[in-house]
Amino acid sequence: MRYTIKQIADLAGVTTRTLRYYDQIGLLSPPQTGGNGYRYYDRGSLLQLQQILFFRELDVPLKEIEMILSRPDFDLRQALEQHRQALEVQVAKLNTLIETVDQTIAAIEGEWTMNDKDYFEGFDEFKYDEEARQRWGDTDMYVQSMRRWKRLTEEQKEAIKQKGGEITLRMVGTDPSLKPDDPTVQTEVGEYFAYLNENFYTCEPEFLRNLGDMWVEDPRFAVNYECIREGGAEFVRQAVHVWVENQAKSI
Amino acid sequence: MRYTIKQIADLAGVTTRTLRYYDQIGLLSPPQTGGNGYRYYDRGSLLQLQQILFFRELDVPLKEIEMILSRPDFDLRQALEQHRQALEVQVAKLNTLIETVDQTIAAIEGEWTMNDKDYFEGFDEFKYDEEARQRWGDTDMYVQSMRRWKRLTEEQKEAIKQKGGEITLRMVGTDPSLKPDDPTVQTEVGEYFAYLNENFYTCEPEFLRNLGDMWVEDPRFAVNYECIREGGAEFVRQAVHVWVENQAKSI
DNA sequence: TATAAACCTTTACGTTACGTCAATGTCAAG
DNA sequence: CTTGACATTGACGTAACGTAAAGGTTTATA
Repeated sequence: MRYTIKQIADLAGVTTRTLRYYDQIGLLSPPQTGGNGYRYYDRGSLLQLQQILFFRELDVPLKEIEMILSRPDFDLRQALEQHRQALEVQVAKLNTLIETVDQTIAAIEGEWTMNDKDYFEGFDEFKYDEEARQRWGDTDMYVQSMRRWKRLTEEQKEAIKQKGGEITLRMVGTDPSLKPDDPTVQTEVGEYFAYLNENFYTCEPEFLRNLGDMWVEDPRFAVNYECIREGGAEFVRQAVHVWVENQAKSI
Repeated sequence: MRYTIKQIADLAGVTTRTLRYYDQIGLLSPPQTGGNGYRYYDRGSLLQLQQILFFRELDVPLKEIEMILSRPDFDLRQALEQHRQALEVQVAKLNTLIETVDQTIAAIEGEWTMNDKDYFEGFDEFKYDEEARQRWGDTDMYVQSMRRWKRLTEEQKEAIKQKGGEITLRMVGTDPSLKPDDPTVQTEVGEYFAYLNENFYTCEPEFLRNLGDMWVEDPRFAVNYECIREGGAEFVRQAVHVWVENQAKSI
């Protein structure tokens, strides 16, 4: 039985372009071609193609598929396990990313309390119903942070916000001659880290660096520090970087 | 302070090519250029660039980053949560892939027992130590399957293999006039599914379809069925597909 | 001050796995 | 014989740069 390119394509669920491309790169050439230049495939081609598509489904690049299938001593199971590991690495990376995003979201909320005083005004009426959870997301850290915040009285909230502002003020400093690695500044960074952990969420020192970067990168945070002193955001970032470095060393 | 392209690149940890590219696509243009054509950046450029890199780190495509940063009403938190969801979808996809790979690996082992009688010969001396686990992978399904298999006596193993062979034989059939959707054949497919679940691993009917496809796609499995009858592999695949369809309908 | 090292510029091709025309040739059916 | 479905090759486009190539500019040093 002889199949045209379209028949094979339809049987396998790919386009004819794909088949021509596979022919072009030598991954799957038709066993015979007519004098008219037509590609004629057979059932063996279909099996080969399905084999190719099986690996393609697993995100194996075509070059590797060619390597795999051209080697007669090819070990399918080993290849699969290798690929499985690659997939796990990807998952790990993505999970790290998700965590970063979560922490960033939480950090945004935390920081905004210092700037946007009205931010939590409607919070007391806030119900943890389905719609709300959908709207606010249900990341553990964030929910935890919000629950804790909600239990506080207005005075407590005000006190915390003020405390954050004070530390920030001392951290950025009023003396322009201070360098980011000055012990005075470094102490305040540590204070601020403790403040975050006490009042909002527990996080690793490493995360403080991301936070510091974000304060500089996002103008809405940067303005907090720029108000205190010109170049304040960049100053905080450098101070935070130094602090995180020292934390890492001291472990 | 005026920065050259290299200075900015080094400060941000990117190449100059990246900066020229960002200039080219209009994502980040230098605030001024000298008469010599040199690009001169400033500290604001650095902040913008870091903002861009922040999103790039999260795998947001540059076009979206441009959209995001150009809109003044841009909601960072909402964007992050949206992106978080996209990441979760990716993770889910990858996990499905991993599961498929695991099941495929397990299926290969299961099938090979019928063909390669010596495959499990060295298995009794097999120790579940660190090296072994690394070599064989530690997928739940596979380990579980192996543990169960290991507990069996030689006679039991032989009996199971033989039983698999018998069902397969009946499934492929000796009467060439039978169609894949013949009730006789369908009953045998059901038997084989039960056989798999009893003796190797529990799996969904849907997975049987993948399995059937693989038997055809991989010559080393296909040969099992081709030995019984020419076109046997394709026959089994069609029979399995019909069976899975019917299972899906009957739910 | 001459010269070399380092840095800058634009131009342009290569990467993956095809999608999408465009222009044209071939086959089967009515 | 026409029409429509299908075939061919060729070529450009995609995302985000890497990597030369060919040449101009700045800076440091001898």
